[in-house]
Amino acid sequence: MEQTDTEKYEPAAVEAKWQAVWAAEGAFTVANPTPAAAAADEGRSTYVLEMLPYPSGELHMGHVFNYTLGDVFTHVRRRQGFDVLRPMGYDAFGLNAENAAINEGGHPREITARNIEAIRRQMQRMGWAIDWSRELSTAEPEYYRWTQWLFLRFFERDLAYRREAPVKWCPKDQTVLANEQVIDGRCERCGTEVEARSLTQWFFKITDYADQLLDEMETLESWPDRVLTMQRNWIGRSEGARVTFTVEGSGEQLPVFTTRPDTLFGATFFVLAPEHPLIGALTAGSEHEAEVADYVRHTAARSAVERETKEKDGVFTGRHAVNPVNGEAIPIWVADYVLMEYGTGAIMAVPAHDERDHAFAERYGIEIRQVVAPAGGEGVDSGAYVAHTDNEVLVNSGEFSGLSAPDGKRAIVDWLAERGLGEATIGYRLRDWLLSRQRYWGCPIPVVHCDDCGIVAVPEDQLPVLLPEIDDYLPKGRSPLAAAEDWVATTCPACDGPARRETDTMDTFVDSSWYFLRYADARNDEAAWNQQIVDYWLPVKQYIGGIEHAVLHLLYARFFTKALNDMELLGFREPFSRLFTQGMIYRNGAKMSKSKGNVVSPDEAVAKYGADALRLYILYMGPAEQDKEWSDAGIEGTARLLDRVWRLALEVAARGPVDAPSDGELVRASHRTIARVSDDVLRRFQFHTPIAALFELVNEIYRVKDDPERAGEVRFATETVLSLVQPYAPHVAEELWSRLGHERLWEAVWPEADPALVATDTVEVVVQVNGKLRDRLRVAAGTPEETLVELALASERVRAHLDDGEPRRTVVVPDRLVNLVG
RNA sequence: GCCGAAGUGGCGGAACUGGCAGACGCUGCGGAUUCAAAAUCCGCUGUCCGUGAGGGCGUGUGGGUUCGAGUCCCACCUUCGGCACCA
Repeated sequence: MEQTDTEKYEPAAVEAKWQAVWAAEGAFTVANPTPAAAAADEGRSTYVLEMLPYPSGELHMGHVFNYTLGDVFTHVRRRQGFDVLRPMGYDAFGLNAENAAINEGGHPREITARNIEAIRRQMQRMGWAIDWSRELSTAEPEYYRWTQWLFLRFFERDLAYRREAPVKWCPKDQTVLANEQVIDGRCERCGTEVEARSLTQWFFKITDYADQLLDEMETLESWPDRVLTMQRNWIGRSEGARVTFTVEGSGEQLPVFTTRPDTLFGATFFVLAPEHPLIGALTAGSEHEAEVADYVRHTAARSAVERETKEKDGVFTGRHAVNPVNGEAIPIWVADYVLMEYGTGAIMAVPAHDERDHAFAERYGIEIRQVVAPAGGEGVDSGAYVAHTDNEVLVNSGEFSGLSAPDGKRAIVDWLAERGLGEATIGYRLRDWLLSRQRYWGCPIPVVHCDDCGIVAVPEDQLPVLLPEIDDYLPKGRSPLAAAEDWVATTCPACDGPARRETDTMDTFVDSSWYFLRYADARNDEAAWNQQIVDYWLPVKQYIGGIEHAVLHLLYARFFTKALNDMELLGFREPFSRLFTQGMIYRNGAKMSKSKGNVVSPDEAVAKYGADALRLYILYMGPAEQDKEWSDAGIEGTARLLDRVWRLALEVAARGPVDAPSDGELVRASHRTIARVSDDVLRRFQFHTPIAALFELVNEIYRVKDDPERAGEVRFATETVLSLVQPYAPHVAEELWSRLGHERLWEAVWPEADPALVATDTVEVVVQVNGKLRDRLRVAAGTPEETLVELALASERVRAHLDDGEPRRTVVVPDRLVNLVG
């Protein structure tokens, strides 16, 4: 290269210049279709979405990764001619802002607004191709008005309801949590061990959709298996039977759920959960009453973790339950290894075939009776625990003895069903979604409580129910809204009598369960959305976000979409056709966090290397779905690449225009790179290998760029580099594109590889002897097999390894390899 | 315990359909340029033996299938993630 002073690459200036151009033009804004276009829907629309950020503090590298990934995909799709909807917003309600307000003073609204402003500035500084005209914040009345409207749609169909139930309570955050927000017995947000409480709370009836949430997974185009597995585990469907036992003496019915009705003859005791409502009545006035009550009290005081880890214990109630299949009366115990929330809160205990029941029976000396045995195997070993195997028959089971376990299951259930004593049924692990929270910074639940009319929905024309101004956000175990007496006291919309507003707010996951719908019609102030428009854009064609939402947001959003489809508000049943879950960014082996002091701020990296180099590096680090380790040295590699491209393009520009030749080594290398980049991004959804391909092409250009005979090829290859790097590094690509005399690369058609030029005319064929590499041949592509074998046999090196004479066998893969087997 | 994913140089990783293991980047080493340095450019960089040409070994471990295995099969080890008194 000439040693003249070439203009230095200054990322900050280049990036500011093009960001201003794109902002002024609204370059990435897409219009909604006219009704006619929406009806025709010609498939030119596509929706690329990343999970919206929670505006606590600033963006971190995880965000940079997530949104850059979506950005590359967006650019490529746009340049392929698609109308790409790529919006952005903020999940603005929630405890972070509220806790910050408590700790630092100020209003959560102001803190949130400040954070949103900082994040928006960072996003614009990264140069992401976002349609800013659809920006939304879930904490704005223009948005939460419709969250409330949707809540009322669920309420009027009994999909939102209030009841008293055992719930998980976080003593630190002073609020209840959904089951999905409890991880290993701890609060998902703050890590505090949760407590059990019995409270009246609002729930969404997500359990009504358990089967659909499972079955309709089939209709998804592409979701990671692990996410589907996690959802399947979470829903926890298991087939079994409901069997009715009766209390001896009183005849009261005690239904149980079991997945092993074939073991019914082996039930030797019966267990109630300590929370079971019948316990009081069963023991009242008996000598066991005090002991049982004492046990129940102790259980209530135990933490969930303690309850799970201690040895199994329980107390006898003094009463017996009658087994419907054999009329046998078995003792009823109370034990905390039985959970009130699952099944019926009562179990038939079969110690020979259930490990937990076995442990319990051993401890209390209860009979252990084997009722299934391996077919044709050993006899009956009284007292042992017999694990389930594939090929079993019933024993000691009256008329059912001798049947295989599956047949026995069916026969016993049929026998029970005929007599009204039981039926086949299905159990789920999934519980209803607890949506109410005893905190300030959330969406108010739009109902009032009236002494005469009960719970009454706030009429639509009175929405939104605005969050009142209060002075004290401190959580007190009840909603801080309750202190706003002027706001709480209202009139009943039904009878005009005095009424009180609901003071709980909604879980922020309610806000994020429909934001992707609102983006499609974000400025509609007459409805949550126009269905025709939403149906035009959705379902989301490519959704990108973290795996941590596998059973939270991703399950809730699916539930909302199905329920809204049943309400005929949407024309589809799954919100996200394709899902990609990206890995997390680590540094020094740990997740970046302020407390560990290992945070690299995107702002620092941008200031030092520019947004383009950061965008390239964050995607070059490794496979997008894997966790990755940040390296300061690594980003210098991509910064260097851009610097090389910069100097190359300026040099090419200085030489003036030259026509591209129709063929040549660099032309072919360019076409191969086009093919690789397109295939990786579009078919494989792989973003790091295209960058390696670009490195290779740039290296190749550098090797020959000073050859005057190759000027045309060099120019073509350089322009190809700019075109292909544009989705990754849009600013510098755009600048150099204009220096080369072109315009508007962000709108240029995505290049297509010419298959004729992708193929090479000469190939290297590997020669192996007994599978070991011994020589390489450079031959014309398509050289016939016999010729290849002849050439291979002519090789000195090959002959040296073919001990003597001819190979016994030859294997030829045309254009690739010859293997001579001696 | 159950379910799932992953183990490749000093490091991040590539190898898509069973066919050249280690592309590309980082690090390190050497050279050019420079008064000198930075930057830049060129080269080398799995490991062992060998002055060299060359050869042996090598994708968590052990076996298997195959002309040929990082890739397929069986068993095991390790790490990570999810679920877990769910009857």
